[in-house]
Amino acid sequence: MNQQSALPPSTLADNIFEQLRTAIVKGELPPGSKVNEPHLSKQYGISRGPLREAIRRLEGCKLVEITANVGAKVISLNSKQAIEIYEIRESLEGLACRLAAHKASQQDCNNLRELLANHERQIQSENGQAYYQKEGDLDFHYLIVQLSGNARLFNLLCDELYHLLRLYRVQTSSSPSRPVQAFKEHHQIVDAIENSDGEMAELLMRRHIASAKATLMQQLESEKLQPNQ
Amino acid sequence: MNQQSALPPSTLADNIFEQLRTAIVKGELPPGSKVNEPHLSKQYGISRGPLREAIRRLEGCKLVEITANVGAKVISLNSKQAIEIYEIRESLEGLACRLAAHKASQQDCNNLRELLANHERQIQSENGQAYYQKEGDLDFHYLIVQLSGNARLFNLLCDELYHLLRLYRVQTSSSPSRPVQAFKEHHQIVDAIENSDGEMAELLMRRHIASAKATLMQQLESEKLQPNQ
DNA sequence: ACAATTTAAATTGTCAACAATAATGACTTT
DNA sequence: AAAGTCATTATTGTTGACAATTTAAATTGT
Repeated sequence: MNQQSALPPSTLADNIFEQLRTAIVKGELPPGSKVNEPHLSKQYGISRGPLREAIRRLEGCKLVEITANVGAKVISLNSKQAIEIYEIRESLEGLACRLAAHKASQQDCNNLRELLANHERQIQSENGQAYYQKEGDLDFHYLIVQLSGNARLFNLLCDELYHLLRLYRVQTSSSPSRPVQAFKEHHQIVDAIENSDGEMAELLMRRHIASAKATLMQQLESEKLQPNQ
Repeated sequence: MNQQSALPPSTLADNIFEQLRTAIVKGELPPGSKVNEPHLSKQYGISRGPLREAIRRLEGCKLVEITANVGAKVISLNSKQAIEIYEIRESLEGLACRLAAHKASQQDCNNLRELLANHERQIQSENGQAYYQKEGDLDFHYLIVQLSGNARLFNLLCDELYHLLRLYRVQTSSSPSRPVQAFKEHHQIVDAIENSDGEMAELLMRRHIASAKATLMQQLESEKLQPNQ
């Protein structure tokens, strides 16, 4: 699937890093499970050297926790940590929206609209709804962060925090709820960006994510009553 | 200096990581310079294995950039990247202030006041002024992030962004200016926190950092006229 | 003398073996 | 039978050697 276009030369450590990352995010390496070096090195057919380098990169992404002389464990987010991430997201995506509002061209806004239209069509088919809930929402946020023009912000959100969110969703098998409401909010956000109203765009995005956080916290409260772990 | 209190068992890779990080932040490994594995492994008396793991962790902190088959280079922040970092800081420290205002006890506020008082005394002695400009400012921000209670936010700011800022200061040999004004702003921020006024605390902190960013951008503009690189 | 090509050196990527530490299980003791 | 102790096993930490690639230098040709 990604073998054709001239990618830069990659090392074994780079490949194994990405494979492990997707394996973790997809839940194939379950949260809390141990990262066994001999086992993985046999499974992927490489030696432990590049594998250990990959694990150290995963540690940098906060996807595993390493204890000296014990090894790496896939992180398992508790509710407190999930809320912490949402707080950071709220702040950073607000920033992204403000910047995007200042920089986005008309073409950029059209692309955002088109993305939302695609999502809407997918929602109307019942299969699509699951898709939208899973990935489509992140697509929208992804694109806005890109429009912000802040490369480090993009890296922070898209290369680190979003992976953690995906992991948490797999971990709790919770699909982001309230898709219809979220859809309205997305359109309002694009309105603000189209008007170059940075403050409004920031405000709306922060509210948008704060709502998602509130929904999450409600779920957590209800799960406390009937725990399943 | 750090040999006594029961620290957790550390590996060579951990040690070399911290040594390299401080070497980079202090400028001993200059920005843009190559990270030569054979050279460093001889210098620190270890083999290349743990050294490479440490370098991969430095990559995670964004302190070096690795190119496959070429090696690692100490990052060199250009003005655009510095501004990007200030934008993120503005957003995240605003969040930290808001959270801190909600959680800080009276004792916490007293500690903040004491910290500021210490800084004030140090400013009044001429040697201290240089110190305050260099590190004292970060101390204040450091403590507030701690008070926020958001561990991931702390990690993000204190373990990653602040190191990059130190590096940039060394790189441009620019001391943070306007210490007197900054001092007033610090007190206003503590006032807001003491009043549990999260919105105000966030607003003031964002302004505070936005001012620092503006000063930085002015310096950059003036340096464009008489470049020294 | 300059440019291109070839050769040599240095550096990075990878591997397999050894040492040190932690985890497991068997054994003794009460 | 339960708890503690000791030996065994497995895993992590570290090292040095080899292969692959890049960089630097030297050679050749015009």
